[in-house]
Amino acid sequence: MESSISLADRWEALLQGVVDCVDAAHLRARVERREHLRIKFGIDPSAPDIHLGHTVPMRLLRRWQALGHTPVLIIGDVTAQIGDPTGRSVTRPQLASEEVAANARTYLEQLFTVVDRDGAEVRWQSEWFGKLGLLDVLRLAGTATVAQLLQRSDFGQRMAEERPIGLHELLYPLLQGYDSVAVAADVELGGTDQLFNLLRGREVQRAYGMAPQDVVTVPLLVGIDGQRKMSKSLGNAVGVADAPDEQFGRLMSIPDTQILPYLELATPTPLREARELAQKLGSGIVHPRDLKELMARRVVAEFHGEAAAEQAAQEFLRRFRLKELPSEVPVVAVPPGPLDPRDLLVRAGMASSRSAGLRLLGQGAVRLGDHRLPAAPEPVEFPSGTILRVGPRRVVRLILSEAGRP
RNA sequence: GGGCGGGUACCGAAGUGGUCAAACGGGGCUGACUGUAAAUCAGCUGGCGUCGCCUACAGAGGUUCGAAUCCUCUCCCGCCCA
Repeated sequence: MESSISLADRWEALLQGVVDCVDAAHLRARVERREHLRIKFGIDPSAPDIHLGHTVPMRLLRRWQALGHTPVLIIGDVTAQIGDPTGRSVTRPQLASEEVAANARTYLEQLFTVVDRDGAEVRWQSEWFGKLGLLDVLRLAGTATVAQLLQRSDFGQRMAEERPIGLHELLYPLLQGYDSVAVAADVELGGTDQLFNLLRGREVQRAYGMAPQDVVTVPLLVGIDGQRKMSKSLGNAVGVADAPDEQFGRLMSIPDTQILPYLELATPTPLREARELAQKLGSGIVHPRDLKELMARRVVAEFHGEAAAEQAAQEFLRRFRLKELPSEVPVVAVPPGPLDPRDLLVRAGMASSRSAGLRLLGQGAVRLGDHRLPAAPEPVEFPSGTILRVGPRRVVRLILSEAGRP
């Protein structure tokens, strides 16, 4: 397939957006020989959902797949229980295996939103790790020295700060490397932060008498805070399974400096178009807000379809630019009769306590119907169906009902 | 086994007898502004019957008019030496 594409184009397509490639000359030679390559991509189901950051290497994998190579998806059901120490200053909590299994199921579904299911090979680490005995593990451990493993900057830093390093964490790169042996990987993809682990895979393969894989890294997507690497636990992630409105809103909140990186890394936008848009943005022909919206639409469209993306965009426009009511307002039942606004806020789920409610009132955050409630709490009465708003985002429709009585 | 350093609010981290519901930073929330749920600026960020009371600084006791701060024991964590 794709035989009409020239070798040079082929090579360019394979390496578009790639940061590092080891050994590039070796890999190129293989591509030119039209070899079918097994492209390994591993993912640890350590959280329930995949986020946009994961999709960056997945998208590259998709392109390789389109050129006839075989994606080998590794579900890190074993290493997820250890926790990848990459970029971590503290040991990660180890997860229970049931938790990991549950996560793995959703992961696979979500992986296939980007990677084509047909022709992809899915492998679970437990297939091979389940069979290893202690002696096998020790043999694997013997393929590296402590000094080599401590080379990693994360570990060096932790040592310097006298912070703990778990023995199992030290083993992590070796386990990941062993995956490459188990699936006979020709190439492994990962984010730039994975370079150490990926390179270690080469050494592990060598130790097991196998030709070392080539390694390809892609840029990391910065989180929506524009600062740190995207991560669910940092709360700066956009989940691929998040609702369209949620995705759109989160994407619209990224700093302007991240618009182009998101467009290039997190959407299927072709490189040429991305370059054009970058130029238009630079010269002021395109407004940053509009470009951000385009980016957000494309992301949402990929996971939920065009219609959902359009709707999410409309919804966003309506709520935050025109400051109108959202199309669907959740309903809360409250008892009829005069009500202390603090209790009202608590019942409506807008405040966690009366004190918190009082603070909101003091901040002028509470609007009932079209009145802003005063800072001093006075009992309020209102007809059924009245809208209660707190701040710019939270809205609820109040329905009077005896059922609302506690 | 020995030595040292620790366990403070959602997180990080100050505070070593009263003025501590606890500095500061992050996060979150709110207000202003805005193309934006961005940036910036400002405020808020334990609970309740709110000029007061209650709960809280690993746990349990104790000293004191008064303790996050001092003493005793316990639990947990880190580093170093063996």
